[in-house]
Amino acid sequence: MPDAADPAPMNARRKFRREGEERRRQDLIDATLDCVAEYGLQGASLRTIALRAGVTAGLIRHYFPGKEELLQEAYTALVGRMTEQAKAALVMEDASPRQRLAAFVTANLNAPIIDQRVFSLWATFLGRASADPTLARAHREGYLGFRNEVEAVVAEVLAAEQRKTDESELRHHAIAINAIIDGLWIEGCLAGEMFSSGELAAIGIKAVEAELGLAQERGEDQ
Amino acid sequence: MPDAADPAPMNARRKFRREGEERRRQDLIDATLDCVAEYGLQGASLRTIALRAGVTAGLIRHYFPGKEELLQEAYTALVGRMTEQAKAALVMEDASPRQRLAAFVTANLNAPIIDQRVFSLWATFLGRASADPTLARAHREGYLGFRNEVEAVVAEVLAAEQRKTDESELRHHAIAINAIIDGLWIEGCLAGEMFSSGELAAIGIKAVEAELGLAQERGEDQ
DNA sequence: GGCCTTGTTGTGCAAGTGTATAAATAGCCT
DNA sequence: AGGCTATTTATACACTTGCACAACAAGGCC
Repeated sequence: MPDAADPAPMNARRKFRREGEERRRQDLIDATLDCVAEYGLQGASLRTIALRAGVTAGLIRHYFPGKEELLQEAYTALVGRMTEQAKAALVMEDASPRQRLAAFVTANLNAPIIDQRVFSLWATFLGRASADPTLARAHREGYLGFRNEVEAVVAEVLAAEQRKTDESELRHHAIAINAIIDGLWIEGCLAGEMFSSGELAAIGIKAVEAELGLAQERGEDQ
Repeated sequence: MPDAADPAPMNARRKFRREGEERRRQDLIDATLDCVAEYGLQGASLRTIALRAGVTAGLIRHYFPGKEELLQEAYTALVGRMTEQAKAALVMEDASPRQRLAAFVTANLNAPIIDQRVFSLWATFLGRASADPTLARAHREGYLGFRNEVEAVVAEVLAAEQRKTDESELRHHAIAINAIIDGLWIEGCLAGEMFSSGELAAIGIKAVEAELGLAQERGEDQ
């Protein structure tokens, strides 16, 4: 066997394709989130991330000043996607405010928002928020955005019921409802198999309606 | 200046005291929690932990098989302290069930249970729970213990109000109330300065009583 | 086709990691 | 007081980490 004209030289430099900046940054951010979800912040090394993204480690420094900035951008992207998904459940034309609120709760307590991987990411990053102002700010913005959406729907619901409520009361309702959704979301993510399908959403809707003092709706087959 | 008879030889071996096993393990676990809270899992190296505990790194291996076991024991200890503190708020003699429930909510939504450091630890470890069965088990045990306590008080409250409730309904109440407390706890830990003193507890009590369908109690000065 | 820009690779480095193990000494027992 | 033992220190080691930088080649432009 003559080894002349070897088509795969041993010390061949790796082939690569040039990608657009936006695409590469997204890929790197996605790879970062994957690694953090699977191995935690400690296991998410630049080399692991690069491997996941299909590039070599050095390239990361071409798009991000350092690892910290990459992580911060990844978290910002995560928070953005989470709140975006949650809010998407609110855009329902021709539905009563109460129906929209119920749909909102249901959407937030089922897949894909109830998700172990996302919870893992959420918790991992939030654990560093008290030490990293950038993470803290990213979280707070997402949180307040979410709560404001809740407050808006609650206002609509109460208006439709012709109940007047002052600003402070409205804020309290929003805080409580936000807490109910968050708390149930955590339980669902951590121990989803403990609850039957739709159970969390049912608990959530009942709790939210009780908080707002809405009379129980009768089931259609009761 | 003659340097003869130096009382502090340059290459002196560090002085140390022998401590009881229990004491050393506790110190190491506490140091571990401190480091994780401050620097995260990545920043909590054996050397950092040892420094915090006032010993050298090698000693850790004398008490723990490896770093992983140390972290697991630290998390178990944390969960134990958290649930212990929370349950402590329930031991009130001569108080009505409803008062005990309110006191329970209040205790869980104020210092020392509302605490940034504890939250940071909770989130950091929980972020790894989906990948580490030992952490997951430690969490689940603490969570179920907590929820069972809630369920017991709820049963007492409803019994005192002479309301009969089946098992499933009781469980749902416990899940919802647990979610309310968890959700508000998180908000308080992450953004304590957004709420005035006692505000979270007030929101929590109202939400919990609404969930149970208890008539609003009139304020004493109203 | 050939050049030039720049996205991409590969290598190197100093610092830090967890673990293993030998050497030392603190403090109890007699 | 003096030895014994187990706690503690100190050092070594192989490995990983984030970062810096030089070499390279992909693909647009003329």
